[in-house]
Order: sequence, then structure tokens, then C-alpha cells
Amino acid sequence: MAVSDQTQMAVLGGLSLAPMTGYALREQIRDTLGQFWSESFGQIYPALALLERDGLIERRETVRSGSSIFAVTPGGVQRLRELLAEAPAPEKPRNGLLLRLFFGRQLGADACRQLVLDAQSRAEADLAGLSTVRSEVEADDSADAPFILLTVMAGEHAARATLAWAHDALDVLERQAAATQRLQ
Amino acid sequence: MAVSDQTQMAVLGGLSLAPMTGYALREQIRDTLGQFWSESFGQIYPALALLERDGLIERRETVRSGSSIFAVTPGGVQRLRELLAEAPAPEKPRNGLLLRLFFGRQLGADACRQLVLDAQSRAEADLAGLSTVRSEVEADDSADAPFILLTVMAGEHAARATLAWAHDALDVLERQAAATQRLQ
DNA sequence: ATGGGCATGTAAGTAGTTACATGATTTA
DNA sequence: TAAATCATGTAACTACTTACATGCCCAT
Repeated sequence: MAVSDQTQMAVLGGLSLAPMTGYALREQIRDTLGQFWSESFGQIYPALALLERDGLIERRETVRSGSSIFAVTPGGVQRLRELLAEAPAPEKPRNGLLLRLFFGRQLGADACRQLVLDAQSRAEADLAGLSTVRSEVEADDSADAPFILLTVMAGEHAARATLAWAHDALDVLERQAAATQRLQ
Repeated sequence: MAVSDQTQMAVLGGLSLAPMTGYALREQIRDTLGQFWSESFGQIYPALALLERDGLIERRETVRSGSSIFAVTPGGVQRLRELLAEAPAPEKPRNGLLLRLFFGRQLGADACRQLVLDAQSRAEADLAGLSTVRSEVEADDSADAPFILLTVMAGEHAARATLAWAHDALDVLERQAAATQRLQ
């Protein structure tokens, strides 16, 4: 199956930070890129096979039989730069939360309120997690650190925006509930 | 082909606001839900066929031959409420901008700067568009309006967060460029 | 020795997009 | 009357996920 440019970019990029196994790469993507990117096993291994075939990554032996460390070759770095330079694909958003709120009249104000509270909790948890990541990134003086910090900052701003929105949204829902009650 | 619950929800929801043709529904989804939802023709028509088969929507004749207005039936409203009550599917994020910035060391600080500036422009445009939408929603005294307002507010908070982040990010990139220059 | 985590890979299925084909109606 | 727009629908394709199959290695 064809492997998309997007997936190749994530795989080459991940391996460019440090050579590792496919398994470790998947954990790396889930744990450090998870806030804004996702790849599944079913994408990663075919991508590794393709990139190896094209000489963009190479397999290094490990002590453990049946496993290998993948490292980006000079050609792979070149390819990564080309991929990164492509314009980001326009996103096709699918925000289940906002879709439900949009049709909130059918869902009911109480359920909407609960959805907002859930989003609030998630944003609080994200913010806590990001503060840990920020400390790590700030302690890291590698050349990658300043760029990684940009993505941490994006997560923080987004989470704080969610908290501020949740506050306003609960306000609207409360006033709306009060107005509905008056009509009854 | 199977039509996902998500698509059925968007289609039923859209038609619940007002009966319309499939074509108009697609425009409605693109123009009013576009900030947080997307559906393509290839999904909408099969969904309409399925929902009609199940008696959840009905086809009303129009003057124009070969076209029909679709309206939600009582059973369709019931189904919509069930779908809305399902927990939102966890998002699989794919933010091409943040992925590129994460590997910004390979992309280069100048290109990163340009990406941030582009995001800033888009956020400004979004904010301007949303202020128009907000006026419309505030003037609308239908029962749907307060819920639609919640999604408008979410868009506004997200856009303002992007602007604030862009400011900080340009700062980081500038300081980083200055630091790099000192080393040369 | 066995259960759990590390590791690689494939197959089947799902979801969604794009491009195409067709025709009606309106408008310039 | 020609072009643009409204309208419906399908087929081929792309991308991605999930579940499964397999085996290694370490700790208990």
C-alpha cells in the first residue's frame, strides 16, 4: 500500500531526532507528538520498509535478534527537508464536541454542560502535562529544543483557550437554562 | 458502503435546522460547520439514501424535476438524539503546521517563521469572519441560536489563542536566530 | 516455565476524498 | 443559446485503523 508523504515525514522526522526501533518510534510519536499527530503501527512498519528500500533510512543490528535500530541516511535527511518544505495539507476538521454543541438544542442543555465540563477537565490535564514537558524542553540545550518549545507553547495556548471558552460556555448555558425556566 | 455514525449525525443535524436538498446541505455544512466539521459529496448522498431507506428522513417533491427537499421524520429526530448522546470519538490529530515546527531544525528558522506568519493571517481572517457570524447568531432568537453561539465562541477563543501563540513563537524564533548568529 | 513487555509484520476492514457522469434550471 | 449554477449520484482510489499472528527476551 502507498505510504503518504505525511507519514514518511513523521517517521523520518522522528528518526532524525534519534535512531530507534519501529516500536520505540511509535511510542515516541504517541508520547511526544500525541497532542498534534498520530500514526498507527499499520502505517509505521510499511513506511519503514519503503524508506529502507529507497535508501532513506538504514537498519542497524541490535544485540536482540529480530529487532533493528533504524537511522536516517544523508539522503533521508535531504528527503525530510523536502517533505517539511511542502505546504501543510489543509486540515479537514472533525470536532465531535463542537458538532454536538451545534445541535445542542436536540441534545439538551444538561448534556451540553457535561460535554463542556469534560473538555475543561481534559484541558486542565493537558496543561499539567505540558508544564512537565516544558521543564524538560527548557533543560534540553540541543538544537531541536527551541523548535519543540514552539509546539509546547501551541499546546499551552490551546488548552488555556479551552479553559476560557469553557467558562464562557457554562455561563451561556446557565443563562439559557434560566431563560427556558422562566418560559415554563 | 457503510455510512459512519458521525456522518449520519451531521446530516440529520443539518436537516433538523431546516429541510433542504443534498446540495444545499453540503453548502450548509461547508459554510456554517466548516470551522470544525467537514463532509464530502461522496459521503452525503449515500447517507441521505441510507437515512431515507430507514425512514429517518423523507423526500419532498420540488418544482424542479430530479431534485428533492429532505426533511427529518419524528423517528429521525429520535435517532439524532441517540447519536448526539454518544460520546464524541477521540480525535486523531494531524496538525501539519506543528509537525513541521517540531522538526523545525531541519526545515530552518526562516521557513518556520513563514509558517507562523501564515497561521497568524489565517487566525485574523477567521476572527473577522466569526465576528460577522456572531452578529447573525445574536440577532437570531431561535432556540438553536444559544447553542450555535457556543461554537462561535470556541472558534473565537481558538483564533485568539493562535494569535497570542504566534506572537510568542515569533519571539522565540527571533531570539533563536540571534543566538545562532552569535555562534558563527 | 511462564507471563509480560518488546518487537515486527500482515490482512481485513473502515472511512473518506476525488473525479467523473449526468442532467435540469437559471441567467446573461 | 451558451455558460454558470443547482442537483444527484457512482466508482475508483487513498489513507488509515484494528485485529491478528508470530516470536524474542527478561524478570519472577
